[in-house]
Amino acid sequence: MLQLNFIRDNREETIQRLTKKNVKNADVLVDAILAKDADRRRAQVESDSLKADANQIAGQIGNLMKAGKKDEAEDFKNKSTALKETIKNLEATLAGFETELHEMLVQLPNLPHHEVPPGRTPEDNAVVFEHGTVPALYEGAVPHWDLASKYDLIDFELGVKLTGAGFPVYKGKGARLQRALINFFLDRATAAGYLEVQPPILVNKDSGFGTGQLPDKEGQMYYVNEDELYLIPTAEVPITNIYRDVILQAEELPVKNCGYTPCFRREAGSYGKDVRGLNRLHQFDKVEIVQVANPANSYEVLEEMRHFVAGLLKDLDLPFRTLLLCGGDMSFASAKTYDMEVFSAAQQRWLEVSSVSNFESFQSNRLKLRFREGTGKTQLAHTLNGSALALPRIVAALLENNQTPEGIRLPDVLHRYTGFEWIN
RNA sequence: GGAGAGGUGGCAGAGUGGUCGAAUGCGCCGCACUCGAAAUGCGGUAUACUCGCAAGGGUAUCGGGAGUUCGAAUCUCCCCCUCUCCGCCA
Repeated sequence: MLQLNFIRDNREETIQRLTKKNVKNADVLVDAILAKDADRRRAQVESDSLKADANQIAGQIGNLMKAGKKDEAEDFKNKSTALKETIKNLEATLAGFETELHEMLVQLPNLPHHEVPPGRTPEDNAVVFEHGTVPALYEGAVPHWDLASKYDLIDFELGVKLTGAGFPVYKGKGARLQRALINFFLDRATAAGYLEVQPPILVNKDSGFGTGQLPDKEGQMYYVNEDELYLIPTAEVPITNIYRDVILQAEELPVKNCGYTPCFRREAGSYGKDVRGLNRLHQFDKVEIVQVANPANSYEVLEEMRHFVAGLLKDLDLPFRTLLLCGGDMSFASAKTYDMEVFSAAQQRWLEVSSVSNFESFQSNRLKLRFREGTGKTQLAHTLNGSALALPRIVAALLENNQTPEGIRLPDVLHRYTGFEWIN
């Protein structure tokens, strides 16, 4: 959620930057918010001053009662009763303004950082880094879904029987590889100074709102009606919400947390070749890194996180590229996002495996996540997160890129985690 | 799931209808005393919105929400959470 003060003081800039993020009629939206804000403040000033009167009268009644002057108190009571009616109406109006203002404000996406390139589609994203070479596969090379069944690593049909499409069953070396990757990612994150946490994978509405999934992504999350809980689409939600309604000391920043969780996404509306095999699942595993940073250096933190993720991909010997997302392709809450894509040799396409973002104060404004320097005034912290990494497409690329006629050879860093070098 | 007790400021803890945003203690910050420290004394020490150039005002908040009342931390209702006992259970 954008800060109202900022919009108030920077109307032109807000409109211009929203437009860069592909918001249509940004000027109309912003002006409607400013008008509603003015309404709200007018109503509040009026309401506050009437309440002050009412409080004063109530105090006088108290004094008169104590002094035994019951008759005089009666007069004041009548006065107060009349005032109360006015206040009640005014408060209803004020509450209406506040609700409307909040609803409008919550619809606005975050403003893009000035380095974010303009554009509306993935074609407009800027490639800022490339690493590795695409392996030349042998004649009989096949996509990962064929390898998965050839070596009995993943059973997609069995998942359909148990749950439905998009819920695969990992078996044998396939299951072991999952566990190996999770441990490898967590060990690396811990070594980089992230505190490992194991959060709940169901969250309440407040948490969903805090990180921006609600109301924006309402229909994309699984919902447990009986208990009014959401299955998390990413560990970002519970981990970041640890710091909801928290005031940190500046010395505590940056806070670095990491965690493994399964992630659940309804992916309503997805179709076609994108969803084949491991490319898009309803349930998948991911290790997430989260930082709460001082606004003064949050962009250095973003670079640090991006390089950390790149290091993982290098260690896995996967060819990848880093994209700086354009305004139109960025997520709702982000100010600047790097996507990491690995090249899947058998599918001949890039697969997104990580997204690293700085949300600036967009989430912390909703979360009421603040920090204080010394005894000074509180200010909103910046939040950042990144996948480090999401498993399915990593597995897809590992299987496809490393396939040989003799089997699949796993990268060296994984051997101590898997206990085997070859899948054959 | 059932029964009971409870949820007050950074912490502990008082407050059961009226100048209570809230005693007191601890902690923390500042000042004084001191060569320095301790001890002591004095002052300060929540968050948000809002008015104001500022100084300084106003409003709201005692787990959350709704209500009764001229007036609610205090009374009523609903919800959440914690503890104790019973039941059930991976």
